[in-house]
Formats: sequence, structure tokens, C-alpha cells
Amino acid sequence: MQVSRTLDYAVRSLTFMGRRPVDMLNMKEISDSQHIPLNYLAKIMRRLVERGILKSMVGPEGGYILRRQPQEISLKEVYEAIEGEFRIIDCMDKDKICIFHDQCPQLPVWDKLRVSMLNILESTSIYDMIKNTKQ
Amino acid sequence: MQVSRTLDYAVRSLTFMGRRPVDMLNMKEISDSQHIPLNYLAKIMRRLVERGILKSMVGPEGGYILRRQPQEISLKEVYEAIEGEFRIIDCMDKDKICIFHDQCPQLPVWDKLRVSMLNILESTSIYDMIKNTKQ
DNA sequence: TATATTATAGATACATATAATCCATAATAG
DNA sequence: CTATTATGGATTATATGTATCTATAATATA
Repeated sequence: MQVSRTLDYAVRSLTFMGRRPVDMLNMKEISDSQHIPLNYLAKIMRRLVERGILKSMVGPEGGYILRRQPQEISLKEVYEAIEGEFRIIDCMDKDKICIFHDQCPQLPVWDKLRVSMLNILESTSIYDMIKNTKQ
Repeated sequence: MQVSRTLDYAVRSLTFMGRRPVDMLNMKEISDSQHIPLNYLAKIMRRLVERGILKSMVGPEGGYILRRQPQEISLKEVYEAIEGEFRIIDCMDKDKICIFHDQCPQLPVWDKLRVSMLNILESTSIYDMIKNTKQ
């Protein structure tokens, strides 16, 4: 029930980029300033590009830039880019069979929790992070 | 960001016990009916006993019984018995040092999420699980 | 008092997911 | 052309979660 380090890396990078929304930043700059292993960051960036959160350019002077305004990038999107669909417990996945599936006492509770979390993730953007520490 | 199988086992067991609040049930009965590996269940039960959620008795006719009414056992307590203090991200732990600690843009957001989750866990009891499927 | 039954305790093994590293390739600005 | 940058995928390492095993302590009851 914890935020993964990978998600933290992603949010950290996007917040950094969101502070300089017009600059094309390369991986090294992000990696160094945010203390994220370079090659690992590479994988993260790829997912954010695939998801349409970032634009990338290869070659000298290349790098990454936000495709949208920080206000338009929700935490939920970032979460999904990194972790896939937001689920809280595996039984919610219909293809795993559980003996209690039909009449599971827990599902309604976990689902309530899921929805509540999702609301917060959806209504929080990268811009909110930037606001939190103006520097 | 997932409910662990162990927590699921604990909730499952407590819900089962809550349906028969006057019976002393032994591990084997719980293990069999709830499909939980016996020896693994043993470790889970210990933590619930330590935490004051269950009472145990050793010897023939021994077993476990709820110490309190199902209404009086919150999901938060069960969570804490199994996983320890409810945290969502490690930086919230002050003894791990993070370069952004002083001015972390993420903390307020994760904390908001944490509080919201905690509210739900606190206001949900084992009794709510029992209600969900009367059988 | 002996015996069978049950929980307790901790060590160990196994599995899975997460995080990190490495290397080869493709694109492109200058 | 060449240096620089991202892309892609394979591999390794580490951590965490899950499960198993063995020995011990408590106790009801015969």
C-alpha cells in the first residue's frame, strides 16, 4: 500500500520539468538534478512519452518536454503510465478466480477506498506540486 | 499501492470469526474454510493476538476468539496489526533522508491521500464486512 | 499423571515484484 | 561525418511478500 519509488521518480521529474515548461531538457539534466539513476530514468521517460505526457527529441540538443501544461497532467495519468490501471486488490481483476468472488465481503470496502483515492489522484495535477514549493 | 494478500487473509479470518462470535475456533477450521496456508495463518493470528484483537487459548478445545465485538474492530487496526503504521511513502518517515525533505512538493499530496484513506479504514469495521454478505 | 491437542516462536526457503544496470541501435543537429 | 541524444530490450540485483518447517510450551481430559 505504498507509492513506489518509480512513481516518485516520475512525479519528481515532471515537477522539475513543469517549472521550466519551455525548455527541452535531456535525461542527464533530470537525472542529475533529481538524483535518479540515468538508465532507470530512461525507462520511465519512455512510458511517459508513450502515454502522451512528454514529447521527446533524439539527437544533439534533444531531450524531453511536457506535451501539455502542468495543470493538464493529473497524478492519475502519471500513475497509470507507470503502474498501469489503478487497482487496489487483485480480486477486482475478473480473470483471477477467488472462491469468494461472487459474495466477497471485502470488495465493496476496497472499492470505496479505490474510488476515493482515484478522486484525489484525478483532481491533483503536476501544477499542484509546483505550487507546493515555489523556489 | 495494493492490499497485500496477508491483509486479505487477516480480514477474511476476522470476518469468518465475526459471524460466530461466541465460538472458539482453531486455526485448522479457519485455515480450511478460508483457504489460507495453516502455518502462514499462524503468524497472522499471532499478530492479531498481540494487538489485542483476538484472544487465544492453547491446548485441546483451544483456539481463537474475538476479544471485542465486530463493530469495535476497525480495518485500520487490522491494517496496523499486519503492516505496521499506515504510511504511503517512505519519505514520511523522518529517519530516511531525502534531498527534498525540507521542501518536498509531493508530501502534502501524499499526505492528503493518506488521511483520506485512513478515514475510510477507521470508519470501516469487521461488522461492515459481515453485513456485506449475510449467508 | 500421561497423552493428545493446540498455540507459539523463530528459522529458513521460495517466489515475485521492484529497482537498477548494461549494451547495442536509431535518429539528428551541427 | 561525428558527436550526442533517445530507444529498446536483455540481464542482474535487491527487496519484499509469501510459505514452509521444526521445535517448544501450554492445557484439557482420560
